Amino acid sequence: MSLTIGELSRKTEVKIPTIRYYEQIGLLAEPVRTEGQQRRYRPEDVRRLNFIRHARELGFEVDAIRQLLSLASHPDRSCGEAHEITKAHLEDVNDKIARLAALRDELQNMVACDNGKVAECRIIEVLADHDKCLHGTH
Amino acid sequence: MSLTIGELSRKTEVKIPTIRYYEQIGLLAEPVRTEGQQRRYRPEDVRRLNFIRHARELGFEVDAIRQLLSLASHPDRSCGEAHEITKAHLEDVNDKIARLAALRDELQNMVACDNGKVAECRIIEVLADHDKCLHGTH
DNA sequence: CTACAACCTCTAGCAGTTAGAGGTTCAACA
DNA sequence: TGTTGAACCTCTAACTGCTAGAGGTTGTAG
Repeated sequence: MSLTIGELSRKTEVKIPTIRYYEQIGLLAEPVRTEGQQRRYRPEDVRRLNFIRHARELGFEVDAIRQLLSLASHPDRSCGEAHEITKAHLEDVNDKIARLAALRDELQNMVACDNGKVAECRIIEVLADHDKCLHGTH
Repeated sequence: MSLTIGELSRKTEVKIPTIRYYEQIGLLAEPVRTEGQQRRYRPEDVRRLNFIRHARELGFEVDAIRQLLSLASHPDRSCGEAHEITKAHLEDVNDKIARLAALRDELQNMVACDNGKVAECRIIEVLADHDKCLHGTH
């Protein structure tokens, strides 16, 4: 009961070239092949690829995922390392949120321009002159 | 009173290779050159590059900036287009914030794991199985 | 007039994919 | 069993937005 790359792609919603790319960079193990060199995947490859896709969606970098994967395949090791990776990532995310919130305020402020001429347009003004920003932090 | 590329770089905090890159992709006009082919910039190039840098910091894509720049140089046109670009961008940012907030909750949930063995580790579990997520939205 | 920092071009690399071109294989149906 | 055609294969190159080096030239201060 093996899957073609197309079936794997449909099950995981990861595009085919991406699956081959993951294999190439060693995130996915090389699958068995048919006589004609076509890839055949086992059900557990679906799980592994889901793991990868999910981690990517959560913003983990490929390197972090590699570490997490190797941890996941050694269930008797301490998870302190995964903990560290995740904590670092959480800080990152909080940071990103703060910066985006500032940006949102900025853009809202800019959008307040009500379609006059460019000469009086807040958007152009703000972009041309940093000092017109609400926040000085970027 | 012209500036070298290094001086322009220092004034705008845009790295030298990036300035040359912007010239190459047509965001910055080709400056005049000395006999020996070195670039010499005018004060207005500082303004233009500041505009670009600022827009980039606000997360605008190069294509959007190109449009904004052409608008900025026609002060008697309506700014409706700039308005549209900015609004689309704002929606994007709001979207990202929402997804990151969900991600933050997820990670916080994961970090609650207190360093047992991998076999019982929430982090590995959550990544391996999407259904364990707090949110079903990603 | 010489030393040397700063410039030049060109190429290649990064992450993380994605999109072709040009050719082969698998499986269903007649 | 033969034939179609969708799906597969590899390889290369593009994408975004830079950044880094190699190897060579120019400008300017002392």
